[in-house]
Amino acid sequence: MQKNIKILVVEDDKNLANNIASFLCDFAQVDIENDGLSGKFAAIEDVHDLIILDLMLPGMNGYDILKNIREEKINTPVLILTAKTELDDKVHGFNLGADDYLTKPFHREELQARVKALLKRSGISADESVLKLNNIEINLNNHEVKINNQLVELNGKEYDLLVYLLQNKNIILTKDQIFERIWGFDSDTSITVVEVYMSNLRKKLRPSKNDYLIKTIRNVGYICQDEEQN
Amino acid sequence: MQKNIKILVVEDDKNLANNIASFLCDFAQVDIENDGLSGKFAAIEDVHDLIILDLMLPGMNGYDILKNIREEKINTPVLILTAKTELDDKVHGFNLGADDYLTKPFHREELQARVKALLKRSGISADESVLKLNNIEINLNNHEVKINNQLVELNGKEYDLLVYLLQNKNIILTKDQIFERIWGFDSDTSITVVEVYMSNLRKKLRPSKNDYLIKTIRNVGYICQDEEQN
DNA sequence: TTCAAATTTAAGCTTAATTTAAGTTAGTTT
DNA sequence: AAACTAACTTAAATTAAGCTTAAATTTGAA
Repeated sequence: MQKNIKILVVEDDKNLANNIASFLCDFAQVDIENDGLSGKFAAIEDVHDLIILDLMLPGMNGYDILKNIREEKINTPVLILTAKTELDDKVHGFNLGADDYLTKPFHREELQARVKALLKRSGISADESVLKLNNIEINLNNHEVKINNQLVELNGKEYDLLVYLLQNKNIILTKDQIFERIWGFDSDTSITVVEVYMSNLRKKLRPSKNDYLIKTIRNVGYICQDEEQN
Repeated sequence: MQKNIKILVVEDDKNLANNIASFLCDFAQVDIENDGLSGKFAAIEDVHDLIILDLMLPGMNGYDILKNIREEKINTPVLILTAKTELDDKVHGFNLGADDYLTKPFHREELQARVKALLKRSGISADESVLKLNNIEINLNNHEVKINNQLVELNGKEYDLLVYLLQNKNIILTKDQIFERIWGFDSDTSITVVEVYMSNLRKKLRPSKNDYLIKTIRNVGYICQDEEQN
């Protein structure tokens, strides 16, 4: 199975970091950074589905990393994993935009469960491999896309794009984010491909009247929304 | 203030339930159920944005409630709040589809923070990302503007302007400040655009009788005020 | 190697946002 | 009340973002 899920672990204890990686690797690709600055850099430059963040780090502390990435409008779920057990630390972490907070020492199983819960809530699934929106269904295992139970043929990039949009439903994605995710931040193709692929994708969604689900927000980006949200 | 957020608390300790309600009520409407069966019933029959669920309950235990509501395809985020601190209980809870798990005794602030984090992740916002004034609501996540729950279409600069005004409600903003903020201090367009955009914005607010909210202060600037401030 | 499909580029088109300009209204000052 | 000024409104002109198409190029399977 292809791992569509990317998790960033920012943790200076290399043993622990490797440990975490080892028990998340069944269902996700794990990147590790061992100091604050490169952690922040990785979080901003690369697209991840989840970030596990230590607080006490050399270079830059976890709070500042979190603050920085939220200021950069990066919405990735963040789980703080730390030895700090004080209420104030927890509240501060959540206020800066964390999604969960787990204190060390912890059980492997609990971290795993919390990670999966966060991914699920963000529309990314570690277990079930079917993404749904309205009457669109994507099977992440066999890459089949069905609309009203009718198979729709998408090529590689069209598929990637639709998956990325659905994984971020109800959230605006900028052209740059989309480009970085699908083409890679170091790609030397022109960013206008994003428009071309949006157009192609919409054309294929049009016969089933689902093209409207991809909304353009001029000067900002694109968003895919649940029906009821309108 | 209108509360758009509804939280269901299923908890047999009536004191505790009322307590929880009292410190969530700043930003949400809280329903309380004191036994398992009516808890399950309320969860299925009524729409909530979040469910806080005790595990040990008369009538039906929390696990079964959770299992039931997920089988009914109800996707509402669930936070388990319980005295059970065992790892197995936590893992079981998450496996049944819980989104968070907090053990008693707990701090008011932590529950509050976790509730807000869950709401944020579900696209419902308890704070920052929804700006409100009177019956105007701006969702900063998807850039939707609603008046009396009715969608209003604003173009980019109109949106920026309204956001800036609401972010500074009850404060006078000078034309220069507005121009600098929306058009940029080095813009070479004429500052009279500010008046044009104020006019356009008011025109769009007029059908819902909200245009008066933007008040001109001659020779000084503009101000947006709360109803009761007048 | 060949061919088909996927990807990328380039160009023109469409739509909508933005800006300018000019006329109108309303408030201030004398 | 007249003259003056600030702010409002409207509509036309301009600009730009995004969409679409088709041709050119690349890739990869047979």
